[in-house]
This record gives sequence, structure tokens and C-alpha cells, in this order.
Amino acid sequence: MPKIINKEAKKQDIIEAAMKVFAQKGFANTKMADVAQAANIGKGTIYEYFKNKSEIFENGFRYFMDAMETTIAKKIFKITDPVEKFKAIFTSMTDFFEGETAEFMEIILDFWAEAIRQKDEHTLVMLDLEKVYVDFRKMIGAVLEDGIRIGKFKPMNTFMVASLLIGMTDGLMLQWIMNRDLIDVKEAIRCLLDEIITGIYAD
Amino acid sequence: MPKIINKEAKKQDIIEAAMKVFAQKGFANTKMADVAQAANIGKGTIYEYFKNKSEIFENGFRYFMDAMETTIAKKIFKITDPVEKFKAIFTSMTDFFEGETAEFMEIILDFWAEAIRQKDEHTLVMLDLEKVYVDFRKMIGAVLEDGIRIGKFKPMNTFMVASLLIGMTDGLMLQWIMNRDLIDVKEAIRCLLDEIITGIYAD
Amino acid sequence: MPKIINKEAKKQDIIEAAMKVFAQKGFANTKMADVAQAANIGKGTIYEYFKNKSEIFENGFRYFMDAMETTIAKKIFKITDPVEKFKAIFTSMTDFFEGETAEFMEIILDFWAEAIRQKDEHTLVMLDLEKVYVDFRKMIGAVLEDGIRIGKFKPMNTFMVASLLIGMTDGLMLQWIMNRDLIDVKEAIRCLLDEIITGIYAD
Amino acid sequence: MPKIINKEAKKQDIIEAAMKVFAQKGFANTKMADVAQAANIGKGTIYEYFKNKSEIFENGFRYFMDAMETTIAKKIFKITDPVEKFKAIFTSMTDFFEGETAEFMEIILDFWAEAIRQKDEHTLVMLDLEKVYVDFRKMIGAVLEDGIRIGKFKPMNTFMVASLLIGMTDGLMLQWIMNRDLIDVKEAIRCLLDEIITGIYAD
DNA sequence: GATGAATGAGGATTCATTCAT
DNA sequence: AATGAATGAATCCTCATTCAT
Repeated sequence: MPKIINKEAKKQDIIEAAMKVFAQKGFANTKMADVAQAANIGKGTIYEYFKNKSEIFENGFRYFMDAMETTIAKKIFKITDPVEKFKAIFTSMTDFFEGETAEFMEIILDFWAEAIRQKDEHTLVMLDLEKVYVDFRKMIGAVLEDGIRIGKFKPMNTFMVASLLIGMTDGLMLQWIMNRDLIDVKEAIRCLLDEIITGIYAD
Repeated sequence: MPKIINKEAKKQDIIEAAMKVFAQKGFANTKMADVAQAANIGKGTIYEYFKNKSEIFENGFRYFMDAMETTIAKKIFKITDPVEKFKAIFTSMTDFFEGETAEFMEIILDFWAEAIRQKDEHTLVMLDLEKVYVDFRKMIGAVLEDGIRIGKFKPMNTFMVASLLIGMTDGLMLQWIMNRDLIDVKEAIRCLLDEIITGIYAD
Repeated sequence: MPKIINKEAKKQDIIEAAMKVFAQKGFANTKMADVAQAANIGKGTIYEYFKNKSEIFENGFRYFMDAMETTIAKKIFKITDPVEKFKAIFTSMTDFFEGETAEFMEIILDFWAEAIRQKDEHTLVMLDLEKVYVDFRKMIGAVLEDGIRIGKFKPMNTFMVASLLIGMTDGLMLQWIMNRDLIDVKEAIRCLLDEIITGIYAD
Repeated sequence: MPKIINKEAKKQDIIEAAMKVFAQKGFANTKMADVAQAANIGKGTIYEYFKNKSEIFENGFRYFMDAMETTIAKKIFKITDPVEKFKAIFTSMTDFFEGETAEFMEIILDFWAEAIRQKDEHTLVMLDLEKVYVDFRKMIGAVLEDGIRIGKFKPMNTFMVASLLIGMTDGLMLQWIMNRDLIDVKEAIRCLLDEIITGIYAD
């Protein structure tokens, strides 16, 4: 009589445990033994759920990205006004700097570093990363275009502006990671939206 | 009579060779043998110039950061008008996306990832990284304050704005690294300065 | 369900295999690969049982010393007459020159050489070595004092005499190691006890 | 015009420097760079005088042994009475435990350990070591036989007794190396000669 | 399914030796 | 003769992965 196990749930457990360790030590410096210990299972057991170390990484990456997209999607779901939607997207990003996800933020650089290294190999991770950015640009681009259509935003190269805005939040995150005390993320985003990027609003 | 060797020059050679390999393979995936081969020297020779692999990393990091600061400093040296100076800072950043330094850009993520992992250990790398950002914020902050004083910029939290602007260029770089063809950096910076962040300019 | 392994027994196996190799090649000239091969295990397996090469050395050292003490203790356990006890201590030492332990004798110099080099660092090895000598001197000293008390031995500086006697057997061993054929150990010990050190006996 | 150099003298300088380092660190742990530094010359220069590291060892060994033999030979040269000669041999050994040679004593174990390891290879070192012991046994044996002839010593197996006596001094040295404060060498030798090994004297 | 003992490929580092100057 | 920069063979140790239980 085999133990009844929810394979998928256990896989998630391992991913989450792995992510915590990755966040602390970095992917390259994390040993499978560390992951096993963090997940409270035996080393060998990991291989029942993942082919190898890279696969944990890839799954973790997708897990993280999905969480990010879902969180934002939920927040802006019901908002109809483009300007409000636009602002909501960015303010919702501050959620990641708080609560449980905060510790995962530190992995992101590892993800990026690793993903970018593989960029010519068209690995799953890289495709995921690109997809997330493409989706994200599309989402913001669509909001901008909605806003332009109804005259709330000025005409602009929406692709470019979306890229720049995403870049700004990424960069903000980078500085926050480096020194959390230095930057008040909430205030920074407010300043960003209300005082700086006024160029996108129609007069 | 000993061979006359310019130790410092050779050290630079090794650093540059190492940086190229780091850029291609990432720090963790680069073997000392790779560096040796790239520098056209024997494995053992590296250890005549560096205590260990980490020390190459640290030296490379400082080398890169110094080059960055110097390049920008040169560009804005003679400009007196704050608005022009401000614009020059950001347009000069595009230089890094072209020419010889371009290939080094890919290491930056590794630097960041590694540096951030060490952020609680107050290593040299981390101190360097922080110093560069502090200096950079100061430089931009000073320009902004000059501009405010003469009425060209609106009053603002110059520290915050500087951080956001730096973040924006960092984030832009990130996306450029991921897919060079997608983003026209020069045009992006122009768009950034002329169309988006108009909120900082006085009416 | 984990494999049932007697970790301690395997550790002993490795120690014994290592000792054989150390005896043949010397500690410094012995590679971990040699030890692994001798123990019929993989290189990596050694590190499941020992932190590093030195730790094998230390364990081996203690193993050897314990074996020595135990052997002698067993031999003299039931003897009550001090003179007989005294003689038994030395004749039992000849056991080490025969049988299985013989090949380990050659390591002793390595132990000594290594231990003495560490004498100012108060390492475990050195402490062990000192302890063995201290214990050994005490044991012989006690026997001598017993003998003096009952008038079988002359009054003497028992500490000094014990040291000299230990020294003599050590030195004898040294020469035996150098050239086994040259010296008949059994006869030498007999000669030592019956003909030479007659000065300790009461008339 | 080449510098006038006394090659042989410089060779001695290197040997002496090397011996000091060997004494401190042990042969295996001594780097050629250490020897060079101790001798105040360049690493490469050593190879003008010695073929390799082993050759320094061999020369050092012979140097040490010669010094030992010479010292003793000088001491007993003029003594004619066998008993006095016998005693002089052992008391003169205490000289090695004092003065400049003391620090060299610590190498001896390394010499032994190394030499014994090479015992089946009939290397120079081993031959030297054997020769020294053979000579030493002969010297003591001859004195004993002289003494027997004139009735001062009892008839005995002179070879065996000589071996045991040499062994005793070697062993004494070993203990002294381990803990110099523990043993008063001079008093130990006196005790050895006057109180313990009375069995060799004729009544 | 779960485990952890076993493994060996791989890589950083050391150091005796060489050789151009 | 003297040097020390250069070298790569040699070796310790790590750790992802396998597999017998």
C-alpha cells in the first residue's frame, strides 16, 4: 500500500525550500544537501521530483515569475480607468518588497545572471524570462494605449516607455536589495508616478 | 639580473582577459585554466599576481567601476549648465553600450549578484559597489540642486530622484543585456530625457 | 529505508588501510587516492568519515597508541611481583616487532616527526603523544616504586630511570626499523634486563 | 671578470640555512622559496649548487652526521683508559643538546623518517645513516672490547650492548625533543652511566 | 517512495624546477 | 653567476548524481 502523496504539492515544497536557500547563498553556492535539509527530506528524494539541480532552478524561476504576474493581475483586474490601472501596476510592485516574497527578491539577480548567461542557448529559463518581460511590456503598453485613446496620456512610443518604466522598477529593486534602509520604496514609487514621469500625461 | 617585468601592466592584462571570460561564462563557471588560456599564460602564473580567484574578481570589479566613473567624469567635466550636464550624464552612459566595454556589461550582473550576496559581510566588492552608487547619487544630486538653484529644475527630493534615475538606466541596461536588438539605447535615453521625466523641469 | 552501515567499523577499516599506506610511503607522500584504493573505496568516500587528511592521521595515531597501551596492559595485568612486572613490560614490547603490528612500526617515526613539528601548537596528536609517554613513565615508575618498597630495587630517581628505559626501547626500535636483520629484538631485551641494567636491582 | 666565489663555502651556507628551515618546518613542508629566503639568495641560485631538493637534504644529512662524529672523535681522542673513554663518549653527546646544534636536533627525526622510508632503495641518505650507526657501534664496541681485555668490563656481546646504548641515547633525545624542560640531559646521562648500566662493569 | 552511502569527475591551489635575461 | 618570472604536474577536496536497500 503506497503512501498517498501529492506529488505536485511536495514538488512545490521543495521549490520553496530551495528558493529560500538560493536567496541566502546564491544558486551556485547552494548544495543539493542544503536544499534537502531545508526541505526536510533526504538528498536522494530530490531526484524523485527533479531531474537535476538546474531543473529546480528553472521551476523556481517560473514559480517566482508566475507569482509576480498573478499578484499584479489580481490587483489591476477590476480597475477600468487606464491612469488608475497604470498607477496600480506600479504601486502593486511594492508588495514584493514586503512580506514573504521579500526574501525571494534576492534570488532575482541570480536568476537574471544565470538566465542571461544562457541567453544564446535559448533555455527554458531564458525563454521564461523573456516571456515575462514581453508580457509585462504588453500589459503596460496596452494600458498606455488605452489611456492615449481616451486622451489621458499623450501619444508616445508605448513600447519604449513601457521598457523604461519596467527598467526603472527593476533598477529601484536593485538598489533596495543593496541597502534596504536607504530607500523608501512606497515613497519612491509615488514620487515616480506623481512628480517625475509627468511627461506621459496629457496636459 | 632579473627580467624586467611591468608587474602592474601584466596584472591589468590578466584582469582584462579574466573579465572577458567572466562575461562569457560567468564568474562561477569560469575555471582558472580558462583565465590562464585567455591571458596566454600558465595557470600558475595567475597566482603570481592574484592570491585567488576572488581577488581577480575584486580587482576586475574595481577596474570596471573606475572606468565607468572616469568616462562619465571626463564627459561632463567642462559642461557648466546644469540641464546640459544632467543630460550629458545620461547620454554618456550609452557609451558603455557600445565599443569595447559592451562585452563587459554582461559581467555586471555577476558582479551585482556576487556583491549582493556578500552584502552583509562588508567585503571590498560590496563596499566598492556601494561607494559607486553613493558617488553617483551625489553627482546627480549635485547637478539637480544646481539646476534648482538657478530655477531650471523644480524643487524636489534630489536623493530620491537621483536614485530613480540611476535605477532607470540600470534597468534599461538589464533589458539591453537580455536582448540587444530589442532596444535602441540612444533613442531610449533621448525619450527618457525629453519626453518622460519632464516632471523634474521647471515650467 | 537507509542502508544499514556500521559507520564506526568502516572508519576503522579506513584507518587501518591508511596506516598501511602511511607505513609504506610516509604521511606526506601518501595521496588520498592511495588511501582510497587501499581501502577499496572511492576517493570521495573517505571524506564521509574524515574531514581531511590530517584527521586520518590523528585517528590513526590514537588508534596505534591505544593498541600499544592495551596490549601492554593486558600482559602485565595479573602479575603482582614488581620485578616480574617490570620484566614483563619490556618483553611484551617485543610483541610489536612481530605479527601484524610490525608493519605499523614504520609509521611511528612519521607520527613522531609530525607530532614533534606540531609540539608548540598543542595539537591533538601532540597531546596524545605526550599523554602516552606520561602514562608510560607513570606505569614504569609505579612498578619501580613498588619494587623499591619491597626491597627488590635500589632507591633511585624513578622518573629518570623510567625515561631512560623507555628511551632505550624506542631507540632499539629505531635501529630495528632501519635494519631488521641486524638486531634480534628478543635477545636484546633479555640482555638489557638481565645483563646491563643490573644497577637498578638491589644486591 | 667573474666574481670570485668560493663555491664550496656558499654551498655550506645554503645547507646551513636549509637545515634551520627544515628544523622549523620539516623537510616536506619546507619550500625552496623558504630555503632561498633563509639563505638570502634567489630561488634559482639554489639550483646552481644543488640538483634538487633531495640533494640539499642529503648534503644536510651528511653535514649533520659528520659534525656529530667529529665532535665525539675530538672529545675522546686523547683518552686512553677504556672506561673513561666509554664515559666520555656518552657525556660528549650531551653537547648536542646545547648550543647551536640544539636546533638541528629537531631535524633528525625528519632525517630518520625520510631515510627509513628510502631504506629499500639504498639511497645515499640511507647508506649514510647506516654507516654512521655501524661506525658508532664499532667505536663503542671497540672501547668495550678494550675494557674487557684489561678486565674493566665484563665479557659481553659487545655488538648488542653497543646497539642498546646507542638506542638509549637516541630515545633520550626523542623525549628531550618532545619536552625539553622535562629531562635534565646531563643528569640523565650521569644516572645512566653510574647507576643503571652497572651490569657492564666488572665487579 | 525514500534514503543516504558511495562515488569520481572536476577545479582551485601549491610548489619544485626551468630558463631567459 | 644570479635571479625570479613562468610554468604545469600533482593533489586535496567538493558535490551533483547514482543506486542498493
